[in-house]
Amino acid sequence: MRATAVKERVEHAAVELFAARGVDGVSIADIAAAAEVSQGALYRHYRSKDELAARLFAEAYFRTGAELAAIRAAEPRFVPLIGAMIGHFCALYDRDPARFRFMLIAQHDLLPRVTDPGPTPVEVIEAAIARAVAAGEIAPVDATEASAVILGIVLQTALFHIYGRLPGPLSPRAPALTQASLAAVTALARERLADE
Amino acid sequence: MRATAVKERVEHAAVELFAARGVDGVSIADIAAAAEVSQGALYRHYRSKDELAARLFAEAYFRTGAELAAIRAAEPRFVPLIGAMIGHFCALYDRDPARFRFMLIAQHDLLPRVTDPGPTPVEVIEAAIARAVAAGEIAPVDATEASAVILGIVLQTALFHIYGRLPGPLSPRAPALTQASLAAVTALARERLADE
Amino acid sequence: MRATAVKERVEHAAVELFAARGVDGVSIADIAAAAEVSQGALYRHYRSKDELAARLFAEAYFRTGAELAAIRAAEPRFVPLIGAMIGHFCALYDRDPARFRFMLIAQHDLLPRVTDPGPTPVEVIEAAIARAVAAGEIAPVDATEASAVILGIVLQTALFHIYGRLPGPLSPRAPALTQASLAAVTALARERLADE
Amino acid sequence: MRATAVKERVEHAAVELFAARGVDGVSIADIAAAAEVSQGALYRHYRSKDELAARLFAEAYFRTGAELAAIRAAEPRFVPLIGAMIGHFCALYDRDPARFRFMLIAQHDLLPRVTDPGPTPVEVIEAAIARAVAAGEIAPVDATEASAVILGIVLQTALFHIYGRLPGPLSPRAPALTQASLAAVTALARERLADE
DNA sequence: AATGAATGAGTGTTCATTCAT
DNA sequence: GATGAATGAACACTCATTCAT
Repeated sequence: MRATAVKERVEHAAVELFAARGVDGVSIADIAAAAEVSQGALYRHYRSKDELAARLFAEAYFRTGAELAAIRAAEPRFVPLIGAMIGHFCALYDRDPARFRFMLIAQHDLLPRVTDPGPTPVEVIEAAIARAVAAGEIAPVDATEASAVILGIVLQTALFHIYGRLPGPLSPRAPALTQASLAAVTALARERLADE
Repeated sequence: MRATAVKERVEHAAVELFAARGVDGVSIADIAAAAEVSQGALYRHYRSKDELAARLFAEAYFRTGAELAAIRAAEPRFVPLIGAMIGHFCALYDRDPARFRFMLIAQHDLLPRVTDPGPTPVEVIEAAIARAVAAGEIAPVDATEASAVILGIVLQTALFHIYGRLPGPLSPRAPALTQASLAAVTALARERLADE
Repeated sequence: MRATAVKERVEHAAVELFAARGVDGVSIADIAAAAEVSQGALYRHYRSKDELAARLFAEAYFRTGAELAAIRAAEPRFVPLIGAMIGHFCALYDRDPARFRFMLIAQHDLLPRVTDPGPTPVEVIEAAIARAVAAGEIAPVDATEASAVILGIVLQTALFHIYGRLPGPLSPRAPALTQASLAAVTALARERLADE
Repeated sequence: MRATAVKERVEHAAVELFAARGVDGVSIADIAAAAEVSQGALYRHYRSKDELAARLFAEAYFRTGAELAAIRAAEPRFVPLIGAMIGHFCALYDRDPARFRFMLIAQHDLLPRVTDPGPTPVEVIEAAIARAVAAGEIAPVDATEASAVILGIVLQTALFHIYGRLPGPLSPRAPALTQASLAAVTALARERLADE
């Protein structure tokens, strides 16, 4: 079996299983069986189970960061940029819910252990907000605070989907989530002015 | 050693450890050592590690649900109610960040396995929104969608604190989070009207 | 609670449980619960679980030996003696099947660990046969061989009852078992002569 | 180490240890050490200690049943059939006393938990007696009663050997045990007639 | 004398990792 | 390079025994 075939099968199986049962709930034997690969073959591609999980997480996480960075490079205006980013999150979720769920539940364990080959989704959003403030496009807000608010709106909605509280695909909800995010950021700015 | 002393010590140690390393990342030996109690003594109070984790989670989660329900019972108007709830979340976080983090990271595993002795935080918020809509206090929104948005704003901000992205206590941020939440919900309603 | 009451309750409960699940299948907690006695109280009467089991076994075993010895003392003639002994076994079984089963299944573990305060059932039967041979009452047989045959006939029949293969009480079967035993011993003697 | 080597070593060690100390008296660590195999390797071949014990018991027990069935198929006449069966038991005992003792002491625990892939020794003997009665070869007896008597004579003699009460190999005693068994069965029949 | 909570050694079992084939 | 059996260090859990009250 070709090496790429092994890696592909393993990664697909591992993401599905990790998303469904958590990293600790899945054994190497489970992954090997689901990928129809021997346990030993796994260790030719990954030094350990930890490395497998960390690499899958980092790949998904930083790929998302890179995609958001590309969107940002293509769209200088803040409002359509946020819309495009949120639309991208929703499309990601609809296309591969397992990968999305894996990112959401694995971040607590894996985020601190991953080295940085590029901007994270959080950093891209934060930078976009900071630039919009600097450019006078939006009223002054703390970029970190604002990115927490936007991410929270999008990710908690995704979690509600995962838990079956919200039906249907996520993409049709993207415009509403965008409006909510923009309004929330504006409110943060208003509150900040009131404080001063 | 008195029984209450054992339970107290174990619960405190377990919440700290679970919050720091996840339920699966903590062994019974770890908990017993941190609580300065023998491993066997644990089993006089909890039938299994799973039951320990589930009981701690359920206690924290449904206590929070009950507290939010009490707040709702005391405050009929929607805007101050949301403010009080968000203020409560922030105070909880500031008072016991480990317990808060434990709830956030353990919910994926434990929420499906816990039986319901009362309303969950999600249900209380959802019901409050539904009533505000029914009473004409706020423009019509999907209560589930709106509760996802509010919870997302609050919980992601808490996560940013946990990961060190935001400094200081959370409580001073409560007014801003409240304004952001109300604005976001209003935007959801506006978007809904536009759709029709 | 009086000491004798504790001992009585514990011994009764222990024999029942040991008979049903084996010595290793029963915990001190099980016995204490069934006897409605605290675990600690048990240790005032028995130094260990092993000692409890060994003492219960020895008591039942040597009491049976003593009863058989009494029967033997009262009945000098061999044929009615064997009949009385087998009748006694059957009556014991019918009166207290748990005690009988306990003796049968515990002997493998406990017999080697018990010191001798009197004749065992095996020894009494063996001695009765030896005397009958010496007195010319029956043809010469090896007393050990013959006692194995008699005990086997009686005890395997009891085991078949325990396993549900034979119905009803054992006592009505005593005459048949007696005839079978006598015939078997006679056959042993005949075979022995043929060998010489 | 080859898989067959592991299974062979484990089974041999386990039977020896179970025979000597009972299933509950032997730990997985004991077996692994005696077999010079790691504890984990055991679990590739047996799902649990229980399954190991049950499989070893079932194998020995039903193999004996099958061997007795083969003897019965080869010998239609009752008297030589019983002789051959008892000879077979004695030969089994002499060849592998540990396996024999294991069967005797483990049956109380394991017999009820084993599914039936063939006739048990008890069933074969019982059927042989029933056929002999039906064919008029022997006087009418209850086949179950009679099989208890025959088995008791043989197995109790084996137990006396195990406990050191009878010396030497068992096989030379087979003719005497056969005569005793036949005489005992005949006596049962006689007693039965007398009852009617 | 009695209680029952605490102890801690020991149990069966799992599983990431290694390695002979 | 691939395999899958073997390893051995955990792990959750049990239970005979002790001991403060």
